[in-house]
Amino acid sequence: MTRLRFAPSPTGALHIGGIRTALYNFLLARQSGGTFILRIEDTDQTRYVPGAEDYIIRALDWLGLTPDEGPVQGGSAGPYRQSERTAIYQEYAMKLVATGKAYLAFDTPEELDQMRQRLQDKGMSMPKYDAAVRKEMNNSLTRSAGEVEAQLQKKVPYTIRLRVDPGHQVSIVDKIRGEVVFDSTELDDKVLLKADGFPTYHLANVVDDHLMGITDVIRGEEWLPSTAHHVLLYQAFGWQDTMPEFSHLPLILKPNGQGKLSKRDGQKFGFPVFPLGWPSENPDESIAGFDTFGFEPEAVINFLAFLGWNPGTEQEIFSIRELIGVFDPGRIHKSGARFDYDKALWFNQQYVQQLRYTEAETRLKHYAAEAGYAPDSTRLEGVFNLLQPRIHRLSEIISQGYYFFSDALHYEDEDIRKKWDPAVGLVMEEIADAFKTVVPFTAEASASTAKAIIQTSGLKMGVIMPLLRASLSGTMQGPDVFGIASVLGSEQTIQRFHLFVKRYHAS
RNA sequence: GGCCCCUUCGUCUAUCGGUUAGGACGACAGAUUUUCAUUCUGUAAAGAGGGGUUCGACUCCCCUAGGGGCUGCCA
Repeated sequence: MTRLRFAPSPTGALHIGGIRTALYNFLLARQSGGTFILRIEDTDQTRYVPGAEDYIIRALDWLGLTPDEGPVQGGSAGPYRQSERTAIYQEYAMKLVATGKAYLAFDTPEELDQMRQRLQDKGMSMPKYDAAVRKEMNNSLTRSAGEVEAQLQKKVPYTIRLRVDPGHQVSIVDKIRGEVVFDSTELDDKVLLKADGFPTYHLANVVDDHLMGITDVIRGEEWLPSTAHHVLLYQAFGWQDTMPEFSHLPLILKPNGQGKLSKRDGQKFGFPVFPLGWPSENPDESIAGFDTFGFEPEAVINFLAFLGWNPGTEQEIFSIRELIGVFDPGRIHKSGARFDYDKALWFNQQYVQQLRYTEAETRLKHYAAEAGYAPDSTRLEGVFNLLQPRIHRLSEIISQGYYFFSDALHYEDEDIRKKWDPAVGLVMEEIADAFKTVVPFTAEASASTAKAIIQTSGLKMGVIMPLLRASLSGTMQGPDVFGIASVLGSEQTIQRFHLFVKRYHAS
């Protein structure tokens, strides 16, 4: 039975790189009838952000990636928050010390800095705490048992470090990249347990994956180099036979290809990189999400699934259910993929076009309220039906269709004046008059009434139609004039005609 | 700097030794639309460079270049 986990660190909002990792884990768990686990890796007290865990859970729910086991659901392998498992890590770290696979290191941060400085002065660009330098440091390998005991008695803070023996090959097998070999001489003695008693990622991750029965580890490529340490750790514990299989995902890159996508990029490039928005009292700190941008969660899933993977066919639109069926981890790419917002918009458009009003109503009202409008359902449904084929994101119903919700029109004065002709004003008044008796006031009925009047007036369609549209919407581009009119209703339409004529009559 | 990973149109990608190198996004052009958007049709657009292996390389190997990741008592 496969068991997969998504193990984010609650240091802030989860960005889409993390979401894709969660998705692939979810997909593989589902298609193999396995279990999808959420584990919160909150072992760094200094980087803990309140609300981040809740954000992660809500984001996964929004996307349909709800875990089977986790802090909310519980499960037999819990607790699922690493901060609640510190005793476990301490116990396992001490086991390693007892077997000589790890050791106590009493070096202070200052001493470590001095060591690095000293080695840099000798021409070493990136010194590391390894087999060579640990000989000259203050640890249980260099000090006598008595000295170690004395420091322990004096409560000198210490870390526990993995003892990496130099001179041999550490081989890891990655399902995406094949075998990758590291020379243990290049590996440092990683800190396993920090002086504050919390584990580092490396210890906590290996211990938890083992204890939770994780069968496959799917994570970002940034973990590839430290996987060598993880393999060493599995061996040190004697768990090599049940070691999970590793798959290191290619990174999602910035749109310009300059490095991996980061949390700041949303602000920088003007599109969301987070699933959910994260409001803040300080507007500069609040972040936009795909949800606040009006995206469909299914579209985000679909788009993300295709960043670094494809089914090998030419079909691109897949529901999450279909993805579970066709997902093949063997087809995951090796190279990083740039985030392409235009393509994301296109995916979303495919989904928005399928929406029925009833599915969109709640969100539409939410977007409307945010913009300060409170349309009734009849009006909202009319606008939705009229504008839906034109939009890429649901929220555009409100932003593009603001003139259905407010009478404060932004007239494009300059363009309108260029087109304006006093004769148009006369005809508009005539149409307004005729509209009073058009019942029901449908798009078809208003169109035939107006067109008849325009024809007898001798005015060219190309002259009057843009102005009719501008009178109702303020702009000369947009949906069908009579479609707008029918949504507005005869009363409001007539009113806007009058206002328009009055506004431009003098010019 | 060291170690590791990667490299097909601008972007996401198909191709698993023999193809006119296919699709999608975007771009451009045309059609539809009185407008814009949508929709439809079409066009341009790619195997980083150099060596091998082979009857034959985008595909396998090596080198170079370029990109990326890691190099913390962060994850």
